[in-house]
Amino acid sequence: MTSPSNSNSAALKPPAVADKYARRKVLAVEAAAAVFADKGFHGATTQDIAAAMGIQQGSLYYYFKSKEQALLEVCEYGIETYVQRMEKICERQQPFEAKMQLIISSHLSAYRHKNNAMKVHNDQRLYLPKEQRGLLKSLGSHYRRLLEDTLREGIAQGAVRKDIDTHFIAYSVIGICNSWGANLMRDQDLDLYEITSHCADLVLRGTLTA
Amino acid sequence: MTSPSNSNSAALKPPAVADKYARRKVLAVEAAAAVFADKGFHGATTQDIAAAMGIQQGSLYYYFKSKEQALLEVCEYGIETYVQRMEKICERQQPFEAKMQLIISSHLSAYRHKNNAMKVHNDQRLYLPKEQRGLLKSLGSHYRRLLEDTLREGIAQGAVRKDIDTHFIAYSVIGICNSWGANLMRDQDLDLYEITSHCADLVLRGTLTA
DNA sequence: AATTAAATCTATAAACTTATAGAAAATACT
DNA sequence: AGTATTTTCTATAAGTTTATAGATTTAATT
Repeated sequence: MTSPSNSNSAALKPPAVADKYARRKVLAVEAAAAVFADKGFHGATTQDIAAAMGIQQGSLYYYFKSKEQALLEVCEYGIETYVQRMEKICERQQPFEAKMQLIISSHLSAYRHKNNAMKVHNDQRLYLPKEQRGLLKSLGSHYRRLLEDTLREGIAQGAVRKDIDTHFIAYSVIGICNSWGANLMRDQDLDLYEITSHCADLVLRGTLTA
Repeated sequence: MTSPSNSNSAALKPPAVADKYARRKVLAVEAAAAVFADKGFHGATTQDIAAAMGIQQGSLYYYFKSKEQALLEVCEYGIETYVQRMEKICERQQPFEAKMQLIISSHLSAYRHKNNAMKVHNDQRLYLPKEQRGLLKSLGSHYRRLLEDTLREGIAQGAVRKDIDTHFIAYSVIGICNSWGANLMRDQDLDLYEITSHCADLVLRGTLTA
């Protein structure tokens, strides 16, 4: 009856046991991500999620204490690695243009690969009560700040126009990427590389003739 | 028991009667839009919608034959006027830059004003079965085609770079506007005019120094 | 004022959903 | 092999939700 998540002695347990649970838990989170991505939080049932991982509805509660908790974990899972990758990109010294390309590429390929959880984070996180969104919010803000810093760096380097609003541009870049990310997920035929370079080109050069 | 929507003789009825129903029906659609925008399609209950228009849950079925039908009507309502406005903008002969500004302004201010139904169209329409989305799809495609035409016009005028992909740019512009539109709805303090000009500037000129 | 039609109400059937408890099966440990 | 622990299963209570039927009220028409 006692689930490992309620026990604080994971370190004291034989590693095989803790590992098994951890591995299975990841599957649970991914199953939930797939179902939430497809049907939305309220449209999905715990039955759907359980079926997606091949267990009975009631057994799901061995991994999540509630459906809402499942949504929270999916969202956190969705945004975490995404932010980590951003940090890696930003800490390296690099010309602005290359950096922006990498940022966009990373964002879009995240959709292709970690797709479901990312999508759920973007589309469904607001269905969580505000009190539970603290971590998500701070990770999101962190991401945006890194992007703003990159833009300021670009201005300092003389690569970026001085009159842009970094906050605004950061939001916009995220917006474009999210909107193309959704397309990339819906239509697996779209070419990731092509979309990436188109996006970067728009953000960097706009549409007008020089 | 017979709802006016099941009758094809609206023209034969005294105008006062048909008008009353029509007026009330719009309120029903708007109530549904507000609730769907807030809670999502599956998260909303017919009880919520009825309460929003001040009637009992069961009475709602006088206006909609099902909850799904309500979603469909909200989505159609949300995108219709939006496309009409786009046509007006596009048919007038005008320099590219001004036109793009108008398009973005129209899109964003639609969010500010017809906000709920637009938002529901964007966020929730995929929960409708595909067979029911025919009209929505054709209106959406029409909108995108108008935008692509505008871009091609801009190329012909020499205002827009020849090497852009009009299809891609059209999608991107819509994506940026939708993403800012959601922000505009969430944060009423954001200045519509400011966002509009920032968006246009990004799309037209990008971020790099000239 | 009486009659007809429209709009809303009340009550409820039927189905579905979440979450829990306790039994059963599978796995690990001694 | 026998015991303890983890994982999954079954069954179900309690609550919610959609949609319908028929009664009731409100408004329009003759």
